[in-house]
Order: sequence, then C-alpha cells, then structure tokens
Amino acid sequence: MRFEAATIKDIAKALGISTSTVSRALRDSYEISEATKQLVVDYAKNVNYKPNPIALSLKTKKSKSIGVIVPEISNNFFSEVINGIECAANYYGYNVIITQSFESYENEMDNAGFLASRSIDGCLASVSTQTTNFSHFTDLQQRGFPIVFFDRIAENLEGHTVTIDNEEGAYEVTMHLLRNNYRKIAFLADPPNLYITAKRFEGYKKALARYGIAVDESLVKYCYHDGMLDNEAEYVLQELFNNDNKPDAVVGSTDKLTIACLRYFKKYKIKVPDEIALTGFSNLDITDLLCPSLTVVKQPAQRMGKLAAQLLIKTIESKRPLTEYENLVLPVELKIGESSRPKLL
Amino acid sequence: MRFEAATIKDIAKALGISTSTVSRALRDSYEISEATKQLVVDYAKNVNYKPNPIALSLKTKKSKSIGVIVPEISNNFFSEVINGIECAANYYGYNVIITQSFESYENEMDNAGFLASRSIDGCLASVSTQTTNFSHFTDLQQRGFPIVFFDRIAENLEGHTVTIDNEEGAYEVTMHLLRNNYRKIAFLADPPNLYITAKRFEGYKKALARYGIAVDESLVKYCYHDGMLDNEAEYVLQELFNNDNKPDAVVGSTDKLTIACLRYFKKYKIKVPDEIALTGFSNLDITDLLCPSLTVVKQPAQRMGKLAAQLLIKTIESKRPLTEYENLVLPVELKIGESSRPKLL
DNA sequence: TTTATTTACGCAAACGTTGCCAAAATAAAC
DNA sequence: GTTTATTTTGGCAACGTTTGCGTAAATAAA
Repeated sequence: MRFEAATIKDIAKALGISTSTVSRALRDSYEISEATKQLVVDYAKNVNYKPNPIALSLKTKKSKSIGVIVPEISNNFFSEVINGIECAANYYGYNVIITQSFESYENEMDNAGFLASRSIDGCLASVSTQTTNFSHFTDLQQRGFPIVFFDRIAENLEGHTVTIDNEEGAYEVTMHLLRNNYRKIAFLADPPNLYITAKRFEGYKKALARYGIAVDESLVKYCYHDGMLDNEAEYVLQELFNNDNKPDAVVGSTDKLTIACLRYFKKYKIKVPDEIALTGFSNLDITDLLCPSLTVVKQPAQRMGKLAAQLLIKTIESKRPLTEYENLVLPVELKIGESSRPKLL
Repeated sequence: MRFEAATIKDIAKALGISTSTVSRALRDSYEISEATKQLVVDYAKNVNYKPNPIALSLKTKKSKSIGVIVPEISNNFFSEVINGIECAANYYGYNVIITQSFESYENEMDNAGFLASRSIDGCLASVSTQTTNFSHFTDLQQRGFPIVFFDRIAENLEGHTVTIDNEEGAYEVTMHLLRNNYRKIAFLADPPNLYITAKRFEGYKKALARYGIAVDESLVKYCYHDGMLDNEAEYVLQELFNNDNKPDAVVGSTDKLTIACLRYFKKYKIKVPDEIALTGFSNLDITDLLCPSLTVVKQPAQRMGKLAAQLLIKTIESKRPLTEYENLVLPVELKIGESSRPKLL
C-alpha cells in the first residue's frame, strides 16, 4: 500500500556500492570518480530519491525550520507578515511553525516553550500587548536560538529587529489632522509598555508640539488587549466621548483599534468626519471602500515579514555568532481618505 | 555558549543505568520498577528533559507535521481557515507547514512535491483556480499521505472533505435579490471547473428557476485567476457593463470578486444599490462598515479549518486505513446589508 | 621489480530514540 | 537448596544520513 521513499541504502544495494559512496557521489565529493557519480546520480533521479530531512536534521542538528510567535494570524497585518515570512522561508528551504499568543503573556510563554521543544533553528517574534517580562525570549536566546523581533519588538533585548518608522507614521498622520484644522486629537492605543505604542505616541506628541499644543491626558486612551476582548474598545471609547472634553479627531494606533472606532461611530451614529475625524494605522487593503474612506498609515507588512525571515536565516546560517545587530526601519505610507477631510472653521 | 538539551543518554549516564531503562521509565512502562521510574522521572524533570522530536520522527516514521496547500494566506478567508488549522494542530501536537499556490497550477504541483519531501504525515488542500489535473494529489495519496480537501475540493478524488453549503448559500442570496425585485442578476465567479463555482452556480440557477427566469449567459462571467491578476476583474466587469443588457444586481462568488465589484462601482461612480445591487460570498468582518454595507454569504472559515485538521489527524492516527470518508458540509449565514436594498419598481 | 603516491571506495560511528532479546536479580515452588 | 517462574534491567540494532579513517587498487617514480 504505502510507497516507501528510496533511501541511500536502497541505492547502494541496487548499485552494489557502499552507502558512503552514494552519499558522497550525490554531494559531488571530489573523492568519487566521475563514472560512479554519473551512475549514482542517474539512478537517484530514476527512483526519485529525496534526502530524508529528518535523518539529515538528526545528523546536522539543524531542523531547517523556524518558529513564529504572533498575536493573531487572522489579523490582517500579521497574515501579510506571515505571507512574507513564508515566501522567504520557502525560498531558503525552511519550514515555518506558527504560533499565536492571542495577546496573552501566558500563551506567549507556552509558545516559546513549544517552539523550543520542536527543535527550531531560530524564531521570529512580535510580542503580545500583555508582555512585560521577556525572560521566555532571553531563555530561548541563551539556549542558542537566534530571535529576530519585528513590529512589536522587545527594545532592550539584543538581536536583529525589523520595524516600521512608527514615530514618523504617527507624526505624519497627526500633522495631517492638524493641518486640516483639527485640534483636539485623541490617541487610542495598545498599552503604553508596547514598543509600537511608545514610538507612535512620540510621533503624536511631536506633531502636537509643533503646533504648540500640550498633550491632554484625557484624550489618550489605552486598550490593554488590542481590542481583543469583548467591548474593550467600546468601553474605552465611551470614556472618551461621554465627557465634556470631546475630541474632534482620533488617531488609532493599530488596525483593530482604528476599525473599532469606525464601528463605534457607526453604532452611535456619530458622523465621520463631520463630528469627528478618524485616522489610524491600518493594513486593510479596502480602507478606500469603507464608509467613509479612511485616512491611514499603511505598513509594508509583507516586506517586513520577508526581511525579518531573511535576517533570521542569515543569522542561523552564519558560522560565527554575530555581535553586530541590524535594526531595519521601513518607511510607512500615508493614504489620505475622506475620514479626515479639512474641518470647516 | 550553546546550551545543549539533555538526552536520554545523559540521564542514563548520570544515573548509571541504560538508555532503554530510561526510555521505558519515562514512558511509564510496566516493566520498570516504581523506584527506578521515580528516580528517572525526577532527574528528567530536574534537567528539563524534552524528548527530541527529530529522533522520534526518525524512529517512528511519523513527523507530527501536516502540510497545507492554499491559494493565498493573506486572503481573509484562508487566513481564518489557517487560524482554525493551527489551533487544532497545536492541540494535537502537530506542526503545520503552509504553502501557497497563488492560484497557479505549477505552484500547486511544486508545493505538493515540496511537502512530500518534507516528510509530512498528511495534507490539507484547497485547490487553485487553475487546477484541472489532480495527479499531484493522487500521487501523494498513493504514496500514503492522507489528504483532506476543504472548501475548493477535488470532487472525484477519494478522501474526507469539508465544505460549506455552497449551493444553499448562493440560492439564499439570489432569492434575497429576487425577493427585493431584482431580475437581471449577474453571477461573477471563479472558473467553472472549480468546485465552489459549480455548486454556487447551481444555487444561483435554482433560485432563478423558482422565479421562472432562464439563465442569461451574458450575465454569467468568470475570472480565471480569482481576480489575482491586474485588472482581471475590471476587464470582466467592463464586459458585463459595456453592454445593452446590463444587470441590476451582482452575486460575487468569492470574497475577492465581491470586493472587486465594489471597487469597480466606486471607480466608475455606479451607485450601489440604486443603480446596481451587490451581494456575494465574503469573509471580511467589516462588510458592515463598507460603503454601502454589503449583503454577504458568510462562511465559518475558522471552524472549517479546525474540522479539516481534526479529520486529517484522525485519519493519520487511525490504525487501519479508512474506507469510509466523511464529507462535512457546514451551514452558511446570510448577512443582509444596504447593498441589496429592495428595488423600487 | 620495489617503493611512494594518488585515486576510489568501504567500514563504522554518530545523531537520540525505541523495540526486541537476553541476562541478571528476585521471588516462588518443590 | 535446587529448580522454575517472574520481575527488572541491560545490550544491541535500527531509523537515514554524514564523515573520519583506513585500505586496496591503480598509477607514478625510483
């Protein structure tokens, strides 16, 4: 029934030579005569010989697979990142093992443990909103697994990183709002401990400063689970709007939060942009079809995944441990939509 | 530098017993005395022993990993399916190796070959729009790899399948349009060879028949790459609309095509639903925020992935080869939006 | 012819497990 | 106190590779 794949042993037996000769012939070793090589290579092609990756792994102690820890696959941003990762990994002959933290620190630790036990060669990670302790990552690093962090990086851990220019993105979009006469701009973000939150907040602050506006803390709100929990975003938005000091614009720091705003405004029939302008970071490719079309900071997600994977594989395959780390920063793109139309004064 | 994981050998040496005793003690074999078991288990815990999955795989010829072939990860439908697959797979201790066909038959064949060479235990697949020859799948099956097809199944291949009730979904949405007084309903779909196209077309036809309407072939259009190629959908839509026989409603057979319609209408300033109603299959979770909100047939994508993975793992782990195949059909949900508002007569 | 050199290949160990068989060690039966 | 049964353990091979080392045969130099 089951068709067993040909092994080096089979070839050796069939050709009446030793397994080592076959192995060396296939790897084009100089020790083997051209005639024998030809014989072996031809026969191998004939029986469709494919080296058994598992045996290879056992021997070389390299599994040719990399682990990935992301908050959630079905988040558009991460699914595009994974797309990029898969492409690069496949190109270099690596498998990708994906795990999801669902924005939980516990899950993230479990994932790190799971990946370590699955004998990966290295790891790509974007930390959860709940993570403040990074020892599960340093553990991995100490056990010899290189880690490349992307997007939500762990700032004080060593290693390569790939991020977008978060500060610049937030600065640009906030400046855009300011130029369009908005002055009471709310900032809705993941928890402040998260790298992307901190950076984006910097950009937001910088833009306000250029207009001589002080940060109004009552307009800065955090969603501690990136809006994963039921009504989490709605609750925070209520706080923001059931208030005398209402904003006239919002910057959503993530895809989920930006969309949550839009849904909230629709639910409570708050007109965008007439009553409030809406902008934010988003990676959906249909923000132009939303109602209204959204002004967003777009991130090169796929490219980020590809670069992170390449960096990781480069590290894995380098002979000597690196001491210099690369910190790639990708540019963002501001896509202007109807949701931030100039405010009439 | 590199911290090497403890092996059974290390434990055996440290405890002065043989590797086989350690192995059996850890697997709680009845042959080992309680005292020894305790000793071994304690020590193993102490050094944080984790069995090496690669050595295990080599021994048992099971890799505990499954392959997945999908058209494209960043397609929302498939990323949700993969979410489900990952959850089920992780639960049962399996890795998932994802490959993308990008709607190309060549890629799909390559993927099948790649997966086979990576020693997977089984495979989940959703075939590309371009696939008419299924021999790369039957090859895998003959080599002993069970395959579970989902969504876009290969109808005449044996094996478990998981689909949604495609016919019913198309029937419901078409009936909805008919009830709302639309009569010239276009059907925009992937190529007719594709399983989901055929089934959905059946449902569409059935609904028309109930209203005594014959299928107008000029209102049935196919996109041979699910709209992956530049302007493919636009070109087809032009054919549909630069015509005397214009439709008054469209049923998009896939997520991509439905969205492509909306974009087309926006670009050419065709008002939805005043000039044309738009409905279709879609798995985006923000169809309610589109302009206008979309009437869609929603599929339980995550559940589909989970069930398909469970079915596959069940097959892999069953002792005797199955002869009975399960064909799961999941119900769809019709979400009504503004895009198909009753037509004023 | 003898000795040195090269060429081409085979042997065996190793990677971390498990499974089979046999060997101790202990317990039970006579 | 021997024989037999039972429990507990160790040794070895195997999974499919790669690789260091050894060596026979072929060739070249003496």
